[in-house]
Amino acid sequence: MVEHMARPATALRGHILESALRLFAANGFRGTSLQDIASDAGCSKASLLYHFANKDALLVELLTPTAEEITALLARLDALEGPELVEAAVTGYVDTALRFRRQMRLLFAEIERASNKEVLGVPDLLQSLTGRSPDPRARVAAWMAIGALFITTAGNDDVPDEVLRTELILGMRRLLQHTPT
Amino acid sequence: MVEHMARPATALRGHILESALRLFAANGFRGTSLQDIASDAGCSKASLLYHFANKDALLVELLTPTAEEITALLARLDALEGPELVEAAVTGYVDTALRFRRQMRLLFAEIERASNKEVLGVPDLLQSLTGRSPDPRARVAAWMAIGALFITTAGNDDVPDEVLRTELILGMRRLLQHTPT
DNA sequence: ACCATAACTGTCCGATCGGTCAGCTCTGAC
DNA sequence: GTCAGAGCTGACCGATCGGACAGTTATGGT
Repeated sequence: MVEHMARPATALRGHILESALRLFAANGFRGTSLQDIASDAGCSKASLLYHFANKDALLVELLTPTAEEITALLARLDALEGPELVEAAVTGYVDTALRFRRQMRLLFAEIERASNKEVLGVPDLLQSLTGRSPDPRARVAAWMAIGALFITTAGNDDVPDEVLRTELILGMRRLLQHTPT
Repeated sequence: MVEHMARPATALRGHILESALRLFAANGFRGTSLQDIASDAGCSKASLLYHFANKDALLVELLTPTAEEITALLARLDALEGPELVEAAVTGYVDTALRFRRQMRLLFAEIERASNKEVLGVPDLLQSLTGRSPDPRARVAAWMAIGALFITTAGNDDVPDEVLRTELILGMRRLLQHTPT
């Protein structure tokens, strides 16, 4: 009697996920067909649809770990406030983004689809970066910080992660430091 | 004998362009079908293809003015150097982005297609924002500034342009000011 | 030896895509 | 009046999309 396994234990399944992530990140979700992924993974389209119910399920499985990490980050930030909140939000989000660079690129390209809102807790993230300030100028700065992080992690594959991390944190701090009115 | 007219003088043509820009900005180029545009503009798909050779021609005509303005900006920046170059690049690019907000949103969503490079002179723009510095950290900061500008202008429809402009320029300055090693 | 099931595939399907084309209507020049 | 051409359309086309399904092969438990 085998243990219950929610997922088939095939190497192919992992290859499909890897191919899908690379192609989605390179050409976008809409710009990648199931046939493209299957060919890249070296199997038939039917085989792909044996392992994954449909194209959306593939996307969901690729993004779930990232979403969970961001959810955990938001939960951690919930207990903080003031400058510590902003600092923790900056470092936490930078680290997460660097750990899931290709997923970031994919998310970033598909933001439009969900009308720019409600994607992976972006509203909560905005609040953290502003230190929960209602000032519209602080919100604009927080938006800038998010955009800076997204674009920078999506490209710049040549820059080492450590340099990127240092510069991103520095930049976002500079972006979010308030000049008193 | 009528004067030579390169473009048919129809109100419908303008409506199609307007519908296309709005739908492209909202759902992306790939995510918008010719039928969608035609329905929105209140005509048939065949009529749309009477005014525009194909879907790409529609995109080109929508982006040409923006591209021309950026080209002109880059030409202006070519004569400058040092802090004046960076300052002029910041204000110039912010103003252009604010003047073509929906086009920015469209461009921003389609960046992936051209593999993040060669889009509307982004390389030259990067050089301007770094003050033509080869320092990789300066390049990262410039990338952050571009991302901040793109995302902020693409969303934030509720924030007045003046507030957005002020905050964008301030933020980009803060991002690009070098802290000596 | 037998068989249930996991793993996989070839083939087909309806929908939708961008684009073509013959033909319709209307209007202004002569 | 008539006629050329601008403006516009319905019908159609091949390609490609995501997905369904029956069927084949391999494998491990009994």
